[in-house]
Amino acid sequence: MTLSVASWNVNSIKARLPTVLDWLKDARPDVACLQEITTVAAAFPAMELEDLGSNVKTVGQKSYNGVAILSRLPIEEVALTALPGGEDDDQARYVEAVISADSGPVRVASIYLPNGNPAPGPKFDYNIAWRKRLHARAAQLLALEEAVILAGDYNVIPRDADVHDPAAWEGDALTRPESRDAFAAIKWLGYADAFEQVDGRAHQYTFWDYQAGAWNKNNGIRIDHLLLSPQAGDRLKSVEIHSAVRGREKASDHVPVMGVFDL
DNA sequence: ATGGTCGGTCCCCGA
Repeated sequence: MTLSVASWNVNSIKARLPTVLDWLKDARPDVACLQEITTVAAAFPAMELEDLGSNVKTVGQKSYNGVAILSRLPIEEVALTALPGGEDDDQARYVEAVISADSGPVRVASIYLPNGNPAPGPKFDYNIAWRKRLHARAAQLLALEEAVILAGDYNVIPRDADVHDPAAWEGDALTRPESRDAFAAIKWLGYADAFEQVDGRAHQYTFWDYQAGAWNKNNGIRIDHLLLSPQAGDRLKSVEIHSAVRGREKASDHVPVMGVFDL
């Protein structure tokens, strides 16, 4: 059997509901990790989404941030609703659940990393501190030797090949060495970037700004990623960026990225 | 072309 797992920063679930429903019908992901739902869990339109047979777990806050996991398969356990080590951190950016797949449990996280701009400054400091907490959690999870999929908006452009114009992003938090090094450090633990598993792919993007005709000019960046533990990476069949979604009416500025696994 | 666009609200801020 196959298991498809997608990540999508929807930029408000309320503003995006028809668009999200259209995509769910087309793409039929088994698990969808959403970010920037920008609403509290109680106001999340779970009923509409559950009509499609989904189990839903949401971690939200008013107006900002917020993450969710939708699953066609049972959610065995909600493992975490925040990253450990954030006693002063009240931002809704992390949810981790164990899904009952046909092959056994698969652990999935929906992650919305802080943007980090302007950099340097307190927002960048928060970004880097958050990346370190994620690194620590990722290391813990590797020890479980499970299929783990860390899906989300990482707010990092990993390589110059992931941006239309590297010079235009020089100095931005999304390309700063500290951000790139922190992302690479998680990979060095033993996680694979699903997209980069496929050799030779470059200049495929997951985000195009609303401003300045970025979509029409294909001025994009790749910042939404699936990081895979070895037990998940070994089972990866394909991963695709659903870029056509960006061209629809009322589009989010991000598009979904979906991996298909033999799981 | 030093602009441009969204979303959620606080008529500005975050992205």
